[in-house]
Amino acid sequence: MSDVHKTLEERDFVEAMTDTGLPKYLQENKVTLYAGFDPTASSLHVGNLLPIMALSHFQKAGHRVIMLVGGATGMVGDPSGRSSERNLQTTEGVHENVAAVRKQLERFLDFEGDNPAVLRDNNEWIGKMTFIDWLRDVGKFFNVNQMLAKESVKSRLGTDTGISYTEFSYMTMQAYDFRHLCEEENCVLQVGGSDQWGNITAGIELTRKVLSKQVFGMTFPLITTNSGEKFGKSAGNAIWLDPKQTSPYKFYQYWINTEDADVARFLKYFTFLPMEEVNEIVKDHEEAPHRREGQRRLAQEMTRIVHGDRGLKSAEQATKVLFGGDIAELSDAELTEIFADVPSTELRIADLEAGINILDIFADTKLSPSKSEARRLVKNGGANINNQKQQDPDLVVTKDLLASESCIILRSGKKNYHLLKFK
RNA sequence: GGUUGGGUUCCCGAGCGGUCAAAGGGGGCAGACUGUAAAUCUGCUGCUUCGGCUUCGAAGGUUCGAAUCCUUCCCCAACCA
Repeated sequence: MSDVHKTLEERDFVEAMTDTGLPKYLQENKVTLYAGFDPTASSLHVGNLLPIMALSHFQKAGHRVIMLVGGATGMVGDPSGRSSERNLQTTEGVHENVAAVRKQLERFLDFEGDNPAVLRDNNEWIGKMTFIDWLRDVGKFFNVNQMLAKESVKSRLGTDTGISYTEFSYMTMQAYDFRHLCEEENCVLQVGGSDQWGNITAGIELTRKVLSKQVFGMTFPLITTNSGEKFGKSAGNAIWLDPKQTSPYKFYQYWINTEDADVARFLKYFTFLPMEEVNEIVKDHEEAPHRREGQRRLAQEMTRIVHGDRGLKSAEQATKVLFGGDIAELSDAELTEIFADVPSTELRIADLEAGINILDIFADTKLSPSKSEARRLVKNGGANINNQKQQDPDLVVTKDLLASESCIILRSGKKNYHLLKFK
C-alpha cells in the first residue's frame, strides 16, 4: 500500500480532512472510498477532473474506489456553491445524462484487474424509497437547526430567491448515500470538492448515528486560475470532456493557453507525471517561459488522458496548421479533417461562380455580427481568406479563391476560423 | 402617502432645443509588439441596399427641429411620515 495521502499532499490535492488520523488510517488499511458526480449535463467537464484524478491516485495506491453517479441526487439539485435555485431537470434529461456520465467515468479508472473500481448510481437505492420511508428512516436523523447552519443553506437564506424545500433536502440524500455505501460496500471515506464539505460531514454524522461507524471525509481545493478567470471556461463556455461538445483540438488549446503561474499547479493536479518530472518541467519552464514547454506538456498529457493518443494527434495536427499558417497545399480531405471542429457553412457552387461580396460572407457566417462590423473588420485588416489578409471591402469572392477543390477558409482576427464548403 | 434627485447606446456616466448615433471611462473587437501570454501602443465599437434608417424608461404633445421643453404613466434612489 503506497502512501496515497503523501501523493495527494505533495500534489496539493488536500484542502481539508475531517479527521487528522486519516493519513495514518489510509496507510495502514485498504479502504473503500467514493466520490459523487451529479448528472447535471450530458458530459463531465474539466472541473470534474480533479476528483477523478484523486480517485485514480487512490486506486493506484491500492484502495478500492467507487464512482457514484447521482441519478437520484441529480433529480433534485445540489445548492452547494450556488447563489440561486437551480431549474429542475426533466426525468428523461437526467436519465440521458446518467448514461452519458457513466460512460465517461469508465474511461478514467481501471475497472478490471484485481482492484477494480466500482460504478454505482444512487437511484438504485434512493429511487425505490417512498416519501414516508424517507421521512422516517432518514429525515428523523437530521436536525433542521444544524441543516440551516450549513453554508449551502445559510448563504441562501438571506437572499431574495431563498432556497426551496427540494434543494434544502439535497444534503440528506447525499448523506444517505454515504451511509448506504458504508453499509453495503464498507465505504469509509468520501472525497469531493471543497463545496462538498457540508454534504460530506452530513453523511459522516448520519453514518455515525445510524451505523455507529466512524467514516471520513476529504475535500479538494476549488480550482481557480491565477488571474481570477473561472477555471474550466473558455470565453464563457465550459470545456467538456465529450469530444462532440469540446473537440480534442479545443480541449488541447484550452490547456495550451494556461497562464504561466498556473502551469505547475495544473501539472500536479491533472497529470500523472511523477513529481521529479513535474519539478523539472516547471524549472525549465521558468527559465524559458516563452517556449511554453510547460503548457505543451500539460496539454499533451491532458489530451491524452481524456481523448487518447488519436485525439492528441489530431489536436496537434490542427494546432500546427491553424497556427502555422500555410494552408495552400492542402486537399479537401485534409482541410475538412483539420477544420473539423471549426464552424462551417455549405454554400452552392453556383453562388460562388456568380461571386459573393466579402462582407456578406463574413456577416452570413457570423464571423461578424453584422455587415457594418464586417466592414470594420476588413478595414482594420482583421479579415483573412485562406490566411491571406483582405482589406478591400468591395472584394468579390469567386472560384479563384478556393483553397482546395471545394473549400475556402475564412478567418477573423487571430484565431476565429470558419470553413466554407461549396457544393 | 409627501418632497427631492434620477432613468442615456453592452456597463458606468456626460449631454439639457439644432453643429448628437450622442463626450469620457470600462468592457468588447481588430491591428502592432510578443510566447497562441501579460503589459503596452493604435484603430474601431447602433443598423444600412451607404440614399438613409432606428436609438436616449413608456405613451402623447409643443416646435421648422427634441436625448434635451410640456403632460400623463411606469420604475429607481435619498429624505420626510
